[in-house]
Amino acid sequence: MRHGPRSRRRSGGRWRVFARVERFTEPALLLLLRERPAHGYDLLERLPELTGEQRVEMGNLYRLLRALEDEGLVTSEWADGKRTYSLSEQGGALLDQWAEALRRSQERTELFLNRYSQGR
Amino acid sequence: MRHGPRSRRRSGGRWRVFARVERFTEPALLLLLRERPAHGYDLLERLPELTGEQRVEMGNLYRLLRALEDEGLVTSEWADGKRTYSLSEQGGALLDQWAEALRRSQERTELFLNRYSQGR
DNA sequence: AGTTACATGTGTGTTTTACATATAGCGGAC
DNA sequence: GTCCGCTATATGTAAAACACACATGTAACT
Repeated sequence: MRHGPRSRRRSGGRWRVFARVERFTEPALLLLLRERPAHGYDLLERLPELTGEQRVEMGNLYRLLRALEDEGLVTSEWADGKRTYSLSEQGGALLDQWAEALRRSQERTELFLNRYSQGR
Repeated sequence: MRHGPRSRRRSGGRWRVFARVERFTEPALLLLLRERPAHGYDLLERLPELTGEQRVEMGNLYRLLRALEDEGLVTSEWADGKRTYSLSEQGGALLDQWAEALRRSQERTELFLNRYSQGR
């Protein structure tokens, strides 16, 4: 069966230009968890506030959560039929790194946009 | 043979956090070509100014250039053992879309960073 | 009993990026 | 005159990131 980012397609046949930051779900997740512990479905609903996307792929979200836990960046506890995640100290440190990287990304993008505006 | 983003690895074993914009090489390329026509190797040397990376993968760059040409976003002419690319009208329109998308990306990232700073 | 919402996952295809390598001309070092 | 580095353009392919389909179970509501 053929798959593809159908939802990102535009009329012209090319992809919709979204200018997404690579792996942005990860820092978004870490930030939400720093604000308060939460379970997967909860995060699924709150992530779009940060990502700007209509919805986040739940499959990838749960996989990401378990990967983060494997790396010791979040911890989890099972209770009442749901798994509640919390940010670990290491996870907080990674979030700090993400914030710094995103600041540098802002600078690069600003440079780009300034250079773009000059030629208009 | 095992591969991976070795150059992006950090000491801890995790990836280096770079917060790169997806497919950013494309708009960077289009912007450089709007400023003046150029050939692949020239672009290869000038791209890091915009991308912030030390080097751009030349293999993917040449593939991208031909893909853009196939889509009518750039045109090219062969002369003196090198192929010189120019931005087409459609390519300029795509660049405009990228600029708009990058502005929205800036807003999302700013939102993220503000929310991040509040909890510090 | 059937539908919807909550909640957590697996399987797998597609796209993008990273890395290795091939080819060829050209100019200087030796 | 050939070895080396630089310019210049590519192909092949592995790994990572992302999108989509689907499975499973509880609880609520109608």
